[in-house]
Amino acid sequence: SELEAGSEEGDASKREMKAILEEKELWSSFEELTNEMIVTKSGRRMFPVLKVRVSGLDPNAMYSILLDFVAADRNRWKYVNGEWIPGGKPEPQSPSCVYIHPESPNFGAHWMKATIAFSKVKLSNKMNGGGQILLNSLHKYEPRVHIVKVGGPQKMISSFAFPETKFIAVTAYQNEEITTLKIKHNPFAKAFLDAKESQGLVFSP
Amino acid sequence: SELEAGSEEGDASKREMKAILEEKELWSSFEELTNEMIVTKSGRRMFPVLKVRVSGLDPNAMYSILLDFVAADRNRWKYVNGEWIPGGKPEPQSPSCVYIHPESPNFGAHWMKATIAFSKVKLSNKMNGGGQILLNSLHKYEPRVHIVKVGGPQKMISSFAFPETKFIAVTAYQNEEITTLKIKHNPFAKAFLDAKESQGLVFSP
DNA sequence: GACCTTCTCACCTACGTGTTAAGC
DNA sequence: TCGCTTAACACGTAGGTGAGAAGG
Repeated sequence: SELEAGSEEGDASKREMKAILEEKELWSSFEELTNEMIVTKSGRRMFPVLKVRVSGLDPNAMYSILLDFVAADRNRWKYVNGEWIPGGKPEPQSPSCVYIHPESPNFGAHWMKATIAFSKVKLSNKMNGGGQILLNSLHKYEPRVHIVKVGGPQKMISSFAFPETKFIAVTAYQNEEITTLKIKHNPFAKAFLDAKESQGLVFSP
Repeated sequence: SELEAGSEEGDASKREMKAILEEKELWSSFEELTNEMIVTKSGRRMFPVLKVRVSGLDPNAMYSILLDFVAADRNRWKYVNGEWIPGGKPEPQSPSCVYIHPESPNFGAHWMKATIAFSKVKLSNKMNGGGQILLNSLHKYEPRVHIVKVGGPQKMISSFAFPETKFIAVTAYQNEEITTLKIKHNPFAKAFLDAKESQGLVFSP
């Protein structure tokens, strides 16, 4: 039965590896088009979902995992004739608020045992008290993850940025290829996938 | 503006106090009838939901909050002619598995800042690996909450039982007054409330 | 047969999507 | 006008109810 348990773990590991590769390809296909994320007053989830794996933590120490969004530049962007162009006048950028992963705080062992998904973070263009992250519409951002040791005297922080997950915050999609790609992969947009498929507008590579 | 903030906190506190009293009355009305909780293979949520408030913790220390179910006696119960009667032969009872509140572990400050609800615990009559709690159908249980200090050397545990939340685990409701009360207060049973109301079978006191 | 359990079902809650038209 | 934002909407996902028939 130990052997069985071992092979089950192996399968789980293979499945996770495959899922990670698929996620990476998904982000890449959005990055190629210049990714966009909707922001709304009440907050909109990200798609794709940002997922990270961590290792090297002390299994018995306590950590919180944080997410914020770094302004990639000081420009306001504009979608003109099918491409994004930076606006003329740079504007001052304040750092975004920080989103605390809802499983925080937790043991190093917990964070290391599975992929950590930020599926519930909500992006907003208005500040309204909830757990939403305030972003400036039509500005470009790069997600960044922080690992903070808590509960003890040491306040060590490690930070990691993910360039392939950069996006421009928008109140409505500008590039319709982005819209199509979102509809194709986000299960919550299935209604629109069905509509497009019946018109023959979605193909697989 | 400090005054405004103060009065907002006061309103929030009043709302919470009212909610707590309503919860207590809800549990009491089920207790009077002898409460029943459905158990299924895949696990069934409790209704009403067990909610507790805690105080006196060290705000900066780390705790996990646990829930288990103590066998109230060694009998198997039977619903005959509108009342629950204990079976003849006492049986050995093993303690139930423990449910870890999903916000665990967390700071004392976190646990004390709001009511803690066990809304997601699932009761089952089969063991199947998930986070469900295994109970024996037709046996009586009393919910019990544990506060465990974690992350440090001290392993202090405090335990609290809640006699008014005792119930008999069942695979189908026996007392139809229990069914009516569940339908009346559980939003997820709204379909059946509508049906009963259109027949004039549900009245308010 | 009597009792208990299991499964499928219709009907909800709750909320995540892009669309569309209206607003500014 | 034009560009951007908002709110209502239809249509999904995801999953929590007891009812009722079927199974053991």
